[in-house]
Amino acid sequence: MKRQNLGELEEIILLIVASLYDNAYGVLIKNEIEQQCNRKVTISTVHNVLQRLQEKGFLQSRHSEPTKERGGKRKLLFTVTMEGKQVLEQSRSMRERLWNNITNVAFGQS
Amino acid sequence: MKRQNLGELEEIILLIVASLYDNAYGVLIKNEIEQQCNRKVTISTVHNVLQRLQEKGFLQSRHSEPTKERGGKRKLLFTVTMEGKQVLEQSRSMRERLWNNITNVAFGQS
DNA sequence: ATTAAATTCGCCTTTGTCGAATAAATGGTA
DNA sequence: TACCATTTATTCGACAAAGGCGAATTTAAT
Repeated sequence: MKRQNLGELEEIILLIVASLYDNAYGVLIKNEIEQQCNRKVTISTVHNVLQRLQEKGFLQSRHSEPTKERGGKRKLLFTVTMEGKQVLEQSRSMRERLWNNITNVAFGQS
Repeated sequence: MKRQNLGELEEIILLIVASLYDNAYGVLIKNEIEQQCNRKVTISTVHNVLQRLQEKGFLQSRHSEPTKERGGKRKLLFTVTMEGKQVLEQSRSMRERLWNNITNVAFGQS
């Protein structure tokens, strides 16, 4: 199997990177997921997905200049590519189409 | 890990079951996926996901009466449960929220 | 050298995927 | 009426991709 589908978490992270404009890096993304989606993830999970998204061509990355805070490694900053933007929009319009096919009575009980 | 998240394909199938009202069964669902989502899946993939969704409590199923067509096994008909409906709506509103955080400039090039 | 901030590594579970096997209903036929 | 071939559908077994975590590593500031 080739890497092909946009996974559930992949989509969320892609959307969050897009929303963070120029500051999308691991820790910040993790925090956003937890706040926006009410869902716990570890930092290594986030990085794992970021890397996969980059391999799929939906993200690019660059290193930041060292900040003047305490210390530590330079940040890896991510940006959504055009392909990434496209796949997000496709995914969005597909779901919209599916929702439009649903009438209220289509849900059962229990 | 417990089964908890709604996977990408799981969500699609849940939406399609909801849209098929009283006729949601394997083969029909497979056809809908291919037409609505422009995506190939085999019938066993569909059944696998249907079963998982049932284990998660998002679908219920019942057997149909034998039809008067040629022959063959009775259909397993699926319906979305209240829990299924809820998880779909949650997922939808979460994505809407994430999209609202994005401004057009948030996308890079390439 | 120590500490802080961040990313990478190795490993495991869940979700996605398929081909092949199995099951059940119908129609024909001996 | 008992069986068999055919049709329609679901189940099984195996593996790849995506989701997930804890621990190790890297790099920069003090």
